Amino acid sequence: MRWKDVAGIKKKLSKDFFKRDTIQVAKELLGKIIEFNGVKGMIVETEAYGKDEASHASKKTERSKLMYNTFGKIYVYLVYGNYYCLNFTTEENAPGAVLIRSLEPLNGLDIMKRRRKSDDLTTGPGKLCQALNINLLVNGTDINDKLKIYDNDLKFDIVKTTRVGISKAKDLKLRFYIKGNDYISQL
DNA sequence: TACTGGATTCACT
DNA sequence: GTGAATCCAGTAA
Repeated sequence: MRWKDVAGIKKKLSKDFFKRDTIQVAKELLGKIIEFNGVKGMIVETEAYGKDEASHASKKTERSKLMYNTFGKIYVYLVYGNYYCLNFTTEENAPGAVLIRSLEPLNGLDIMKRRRKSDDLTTGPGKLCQALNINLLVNGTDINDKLKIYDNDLKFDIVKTTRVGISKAKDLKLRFYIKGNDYISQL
């Protein structure tokens, strides 16, 4: 399969996909395709957040309650006053979410370049939200409502898993990566 | 009501 | 490698 074919996949990911264990969801989201207003990218880096000190879910607040009450919903928040981060809530009976850290751009590259004012489009959580024009307007909405996620039958090997310490918090987060360009050239 | 600091990015050295 | 930008959620009072 060529990467152009991947961009054309129309099989939507079911909400139940997010009902499961956060780490499992974070792993399996790799290779899935996000579309927002016609702009598309393949997920190549994710980060799993459960109920721990490094996560918003460490305390149930107005902002983080989405992580407690829901799965398969979009959780967007502002960091450092400048950038949004895109997450999907997970697990039916426990708080959790998966942060999307990096995408491989597939469609709408010109639009992304214009929004980013750069050729570095989606290689960070803040960057990809800027490229896709994701903001608080989609916070709390169901997946496949405004923002769509497409499934595929492709199997990806996780090329790297890192445990990441978050500043003051002692807890470590799990990040998962697949190779973007290398994989796309092999499809 | 006021203060603190952050799941980031970018410019500059 | 370092520091600034920027603003809102969370917390303390």
